[in-house]
Amino acid sequence: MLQISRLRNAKNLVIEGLRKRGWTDGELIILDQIIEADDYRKKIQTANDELLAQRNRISKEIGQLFKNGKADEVQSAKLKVETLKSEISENEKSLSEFVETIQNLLYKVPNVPHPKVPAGKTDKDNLLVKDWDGELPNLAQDALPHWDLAKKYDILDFELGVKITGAGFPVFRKQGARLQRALINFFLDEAINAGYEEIAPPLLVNEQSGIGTGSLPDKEGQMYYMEKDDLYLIPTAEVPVTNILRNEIVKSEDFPFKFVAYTPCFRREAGSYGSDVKGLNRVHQFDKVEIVQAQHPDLSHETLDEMVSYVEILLQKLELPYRILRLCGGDLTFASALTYDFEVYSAAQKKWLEVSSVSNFEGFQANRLKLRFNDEFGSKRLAHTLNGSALALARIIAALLENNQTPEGIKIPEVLKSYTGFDMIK
RNA sequence: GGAAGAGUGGCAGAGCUGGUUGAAUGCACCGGUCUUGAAAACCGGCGUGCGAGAGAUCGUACCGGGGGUUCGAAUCCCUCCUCUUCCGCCA
Repeated sequence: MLQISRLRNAKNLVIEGLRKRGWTDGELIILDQIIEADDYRKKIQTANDELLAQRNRISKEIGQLFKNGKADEVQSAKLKVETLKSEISENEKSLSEFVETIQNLLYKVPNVPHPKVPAGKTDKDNLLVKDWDGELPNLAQDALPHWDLAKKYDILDFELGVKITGAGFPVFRKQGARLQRALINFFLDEAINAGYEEIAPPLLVNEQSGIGTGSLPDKEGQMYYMEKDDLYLIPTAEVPVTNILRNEIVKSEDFPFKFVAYTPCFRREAGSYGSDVKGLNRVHQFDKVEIVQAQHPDLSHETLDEMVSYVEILLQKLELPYRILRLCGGDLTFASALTYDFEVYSAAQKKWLEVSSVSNFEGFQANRLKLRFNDEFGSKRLAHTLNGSALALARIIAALLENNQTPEGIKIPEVLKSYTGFDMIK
């Protein structure tokens, strides 16, 4: 959530940033509405605090009068308060109205993109910061996409998922299930070795947590919702894990907080059909290992770079061809200030698949979470939060299956063999 | 799901027959005195949000969340949530 103080102090920069997201003059009006509403709010509060002070003073006097046995003077004092009270309650009513209005306006403003973010509307405008400089896998003419490989080796069953649940809930079987579990363990072990604390969080979260990371109130549609219990299925471990630090004032010497969590992720994914969503490319439930950090604002962009290279090494270890993109303003998610996407080449589909997204949210989530720290001058500042997938399993599996297919079977990358217990899917 | 009890500052723990109680006391923490240094002892400081002010500082709100009664509520009432114990059910 945008800080009003930032809007007041650096409005031009905020506008400049939002323009990168393609915001028009008409949309930018909201910024003035926020400032205006906030001005009113301040005015009312100043006036109301004065009235409250009067009320408190008189009430104290009444207490004294009783003590001194001057009960006869009490009545006139009570009358004075009576007139104050109606004024106060009216002020408080409009005060809470303004607070709510401001809140709702602020919820509509996405994070201000970092200066490094290129302007642009769609994924075509994303900046390729690192291209794959090696060979792309050169598969045989009859190479199969992963959904056909899944059938051939009986490791992944989409139709069965339809029977049990519905479309988009694949069932992994046999070596497919083992591969899945191997990847999870591999990713977790790597993260732990890199100093991340492993978390096993709840998969259902309350509304407050959803708001904390910016998943609510805007994107209810993306999440599965349990109406009876007022809980949401997590779309990513980011939500429960980042909320560990909600409402905390941390010590700056405790930075960085580094968490890793494996969880299934649930996405309702309203939207497109066709080849983009075929197979494992887009599903309602998939597994992901997520890394989350909270960091001092001065260091968060170094941390982002460090997380990017961490993910890069994972892909190298898996021997997958990848490239790195810096997302343009239009492709940036609501809460992010700067995002790098990793794409892995899927040889049989002949397309790049997004397998990881690493973002710095700067103070945007922290402002919603109320995650602060005491700086060296003793004043409170917002921490910065970051996260990244390391990695999303479904698409990694798709790429592994396709890229490593041979006439003899599907080869398992060296680093995974000790986890899978086999070196070939056949 | 049923019954009883409880939720107070970083922690522990008073207050809860309504009126200098934002809240005693202890611990922890920070600064100081003492000490070669440390410990102990002693002195002082030590919550968060919002508003006003150049600032010192002042005002206001917050004692699980929300609402109510009252001139005035941590203290009384309603409601929701959470925790503990007992019972039931269950991986």
